[in-house]
Amino acid sequence: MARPRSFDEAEVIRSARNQFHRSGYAGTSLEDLCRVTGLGKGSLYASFGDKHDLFLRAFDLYCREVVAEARADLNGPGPAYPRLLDHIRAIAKSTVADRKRVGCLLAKGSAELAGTDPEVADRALATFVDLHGALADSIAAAQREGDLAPDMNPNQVAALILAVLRGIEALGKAGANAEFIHGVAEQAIALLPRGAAEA
Amino acid sequence: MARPRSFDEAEVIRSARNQFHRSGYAGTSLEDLCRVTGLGKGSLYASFGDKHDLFLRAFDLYCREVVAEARADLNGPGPAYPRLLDHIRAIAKSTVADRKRVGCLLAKGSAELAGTDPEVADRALATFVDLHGALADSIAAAQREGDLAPDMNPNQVAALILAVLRGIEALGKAGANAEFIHGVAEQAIALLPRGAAEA
DNA sequence: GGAGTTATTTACCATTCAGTCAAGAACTGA
DNA sequence: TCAGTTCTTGACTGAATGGTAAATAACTCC
Repeated sequence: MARPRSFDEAEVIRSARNQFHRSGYAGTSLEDLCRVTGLGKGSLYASFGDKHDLFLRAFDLYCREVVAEARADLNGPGPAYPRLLDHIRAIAKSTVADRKRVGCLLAKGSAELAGTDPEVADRALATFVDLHGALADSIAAAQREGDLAPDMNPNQVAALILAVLRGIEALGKAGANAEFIHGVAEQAIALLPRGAAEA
Repeated sequence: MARPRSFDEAEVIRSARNQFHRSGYAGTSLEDLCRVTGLGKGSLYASFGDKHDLFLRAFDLYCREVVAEARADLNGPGPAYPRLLDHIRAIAKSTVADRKRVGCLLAKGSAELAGTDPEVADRALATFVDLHGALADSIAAAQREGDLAPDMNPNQVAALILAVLRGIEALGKAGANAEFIHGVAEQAIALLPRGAAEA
């Protein structure tokens, strides 16, 4: 009955997310967003609201993807312990591979805005809670399977590993070299007390 | 021979640093800087160069202070091991105490700018190298004193602890609660293998 | 081929931005 | 007192900012 949209909404959000990811919130102008999305200001406003609304959509998309990736890494089929190790190493590897130092939008967005923007802060915190849950599930499974010491509190160990992973991200963004980053990952793995089934 | 300055240079840098700390680089305008420093634009430009130059000065000041604090915590007189523990707990405590979620300018600045601004990236990396050195010295001392297991590589353990500390900072900025943050610190401490002299 | 509805374009607005400049104020040494 | 020097002030610039609105284009149903 009416003129159809000429763009794919998900793709626009994705383009906007990439731009925010590169330049941050304050560092991204509406013109930047128009350029990367191919939309005019009018369409952008009619479809997504203002810059802040669009950022929240993009940030939310990123957070959901990060959690989904972590869950896929950690909570899939098979033994939990090697999955956990692979996940830790994968984070280190992708941090090292990020030569342009784009880093993680979750880290960048919450560094820039969490102090002043409650919506961003809430979303970031919820994402960390989800990531923590995925890690805790993985650790509890590894304990049941005898690969990790059963006397540890899985929630506390998950919190520690989450902190290590966020630290890897922060150090990588500052330019720490590959050896250093991989060393952090391996040292964290080495210090996790093994269980009865250890090789 | 000439009109004297009406301001204290160090204090201006400190005010500017606080403003950048609150609002980030792109989020801070020259008018903001004039307001918090009390200087007019002309004076600001004549004395410190442009906004970017002033940011670098402020960032540099912050980095030097952070390293000096860490060195004071870690490398002072007395046994190294309890100093190390106190330092880790102090970081957790100050993160929890930061209710306004200002966080760390080193983290905020490098998240915002390290990907696009080589000067900021270099300064951030150098700061992390210094922090790592302070931690490695502390760990090596604790090993010599018999409080930490002598078979660990102090550089790798220092890298891990640095990552944990940066992770604490990142999680704190997103609003993780006190229990969670302190739990990370205590779990990290608990997993550090003790040496022959352990109680 | 309208009528009705939604999307897009484009010109536009007030405001704010980083940065400049000229005029004058404050000080010292002579 | 005044010449010389440095510092401060505040008005100014052109560009860019986020956001709006009116005109127009594209589509479907009747």
